[in-house]
Amino acid sequence: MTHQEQPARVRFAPSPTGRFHLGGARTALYDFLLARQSGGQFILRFEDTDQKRFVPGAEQELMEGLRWLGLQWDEGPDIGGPYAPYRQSERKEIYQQYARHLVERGQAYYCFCSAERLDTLRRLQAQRKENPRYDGLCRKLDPKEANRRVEAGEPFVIRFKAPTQGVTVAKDRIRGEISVQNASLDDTILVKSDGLAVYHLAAMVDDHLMGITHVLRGAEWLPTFPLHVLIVRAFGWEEPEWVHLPLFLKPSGKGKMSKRESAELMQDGYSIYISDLKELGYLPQAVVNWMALMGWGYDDHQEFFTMADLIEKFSLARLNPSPAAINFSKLDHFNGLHIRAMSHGALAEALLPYYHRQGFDVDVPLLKRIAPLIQERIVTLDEAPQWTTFLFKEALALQPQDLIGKDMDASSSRIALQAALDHLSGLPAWTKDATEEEMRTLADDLHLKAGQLFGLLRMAVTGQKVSPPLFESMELLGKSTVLSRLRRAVELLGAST
RNA sequence: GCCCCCAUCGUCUAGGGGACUAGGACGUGGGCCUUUCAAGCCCAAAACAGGGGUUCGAAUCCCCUUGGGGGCACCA
Repeated sequence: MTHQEQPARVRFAPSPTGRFHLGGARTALYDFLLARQSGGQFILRFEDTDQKRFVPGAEQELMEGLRWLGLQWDEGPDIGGPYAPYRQSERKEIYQQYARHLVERGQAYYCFCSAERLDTLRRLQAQRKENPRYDGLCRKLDPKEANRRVEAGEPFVIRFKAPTQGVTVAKDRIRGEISVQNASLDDTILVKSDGLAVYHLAAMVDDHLMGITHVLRGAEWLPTFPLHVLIVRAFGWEEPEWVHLPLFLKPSGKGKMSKRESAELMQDGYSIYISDLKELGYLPQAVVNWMALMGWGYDDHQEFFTMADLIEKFSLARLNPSPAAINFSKLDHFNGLHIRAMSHGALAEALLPYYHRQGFDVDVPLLKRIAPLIQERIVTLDEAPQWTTFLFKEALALQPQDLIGKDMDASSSRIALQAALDHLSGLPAWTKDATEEEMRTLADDLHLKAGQLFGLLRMAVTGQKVSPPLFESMELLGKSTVLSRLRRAVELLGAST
């Protein structure tokens, strides 16, 4: 294993304002992989500085989703750690202290402009077709005067004093140097009038204090990237490695997924939300495999990855800069691959909740016997029960016309089923091999193609045109059930002929 | 409008100057196997956005154009 990185301290820092989706999950995955492969730490931090947007239950969903994916964090709001607290709303004073420090050093300033003034300013600028930005009114204030107004209890915010000339060059790990004209920078608010820091300050302070070595985040942060670098430099801190991960686009490739589009996706059996994916019958290892390959590629020869593989082979150097359209049919493919890669025992365990959800009374030992029958046939776990309803039904709802074999009539079908019944009831052993051999011979004797007889039997025994392999199904069903279903089928046909 | 980023088959990608008649995967079409459905195997169609440079040589480096995406809050 090659460690290209020193032990990395990486953080996943979502804001608990909505549901846990693919974009966040992929970031967390890469965070986790980097931490694990370098022998570092994976930290969970909640960025909840905007109490207005806080969504109850969001933190819980985030943590459950991460655990489901197998991304256990080493430090976090729930388990603590050496840099606690890991929730920004509990770190308010820290940010204020650092903001004041910036003001004292002349790198930030108090601003007393009201929200109303800023509103009208923006409107005016829009009218004049100018870019919306702060006009710097309070930047010109004498610091002593500003201090006096603060002490007098006037409401204020703290703004970053952005450079007005020159160029800021910031280095992104994937894209290289990114430069902006400082003249295009705005004096961004660092601390709101409610005393809470905004992301720009809080995240930089925490990343520094928590010893973060690599900042992995979505590319939507690229426009504010120079600002962040400027803030870090204003403090004189060492910069972490910045890694802006490519955005996920909707399947059409036309832009980011909207809330409404996300909801509509569910109707097609897909979702960008992690907790939905679980409900829909996707395996966490398949979701991980799929996500890992959106924005990162290994080589020509491998596409199937376990978490252990990914930990070994992931590298920042192979990250891709361009946005990726989400491809759900590839998720289906990976889910199938991972389902087939599971042991029967593991698959049985995974299947259990989906059977219970449908009201089927099963346990793991039974599912372990069912598993091989459906393993190659299901794309998602939730499809499994419908493949095997015939195992649990008391009686099959069959009509005589269902029981007519291909190129056969009611009479010949009845004769064939009766013969099958006779032969099967006399069989000493009830195994897949024994019944199959017996029925193949019977087909010959009746001058039927194997497919004709088997199709007929399939219908009589499972009530389904499409089912798992016939003889395996019969073995699982048990001799007496199979015989009684055959008897019933013969009766049904008898009544109609 | 302004700023930033991106650009290889429909999609995800390999490719980091000659090994490229551009490779793989998903999906699509066809075939084989076969008791249904799958799985598996084989085959096929399918791309370097355009234009300038640099170079003996460009998918690979530079520039422009075009296209796409993202951002412009006392949100994150």
